[in-house]
Amino acid sequence: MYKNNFLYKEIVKINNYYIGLEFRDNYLVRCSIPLPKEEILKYNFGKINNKYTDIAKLIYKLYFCEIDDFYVRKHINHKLLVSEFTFKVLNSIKNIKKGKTITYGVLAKLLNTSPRAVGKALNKNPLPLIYPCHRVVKKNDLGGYSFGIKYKIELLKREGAI
DNA sequence: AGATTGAGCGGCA
DNA sequence: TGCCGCTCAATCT
Repeated sequence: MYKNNFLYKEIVKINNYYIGLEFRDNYLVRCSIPLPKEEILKYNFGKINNKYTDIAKLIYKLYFCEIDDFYVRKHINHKLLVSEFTFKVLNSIKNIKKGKTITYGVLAKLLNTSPRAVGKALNKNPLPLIYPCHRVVKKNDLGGYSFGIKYKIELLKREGAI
């Protein structure tokens, strides 16, 4: 059976921030947080094209805490192309509300796994912000963030969690 | 198929 | 504080 696997990648520029988008068959399957130009180039999102500005704008607003992730998950046609385990982890963090956090350890217990396995899954979250992995923190610290810890700190501050 | 590696954690000095 | 051992999915070799 032939599988029509359209791949489309682009970078959208909004107010000096650059947002990477990757689509497969019209589903958003990977994105970046809004980043400066030097940083977005590291993540292999292709070239600046500004085709899906509407979707990028939602991610932009999400980053600046103007809308919430529940709304965005409902309005962006997306798909999590990840392993079964990673899916389980990402699916469970949908319930963490803005302004709240959970630790890797507590989440691991809920899912009957280990904290490091949870961190590993979150590290490869293909849809950051939309699946709010920044709300999962280390017990006595903040833990890591794949785009850099400074972004996690910014986000949690803006959300009022720290 | 076995070894190593983490966005971690609890215990013990 | 600092180190050590445990953990387990993912990623090497």
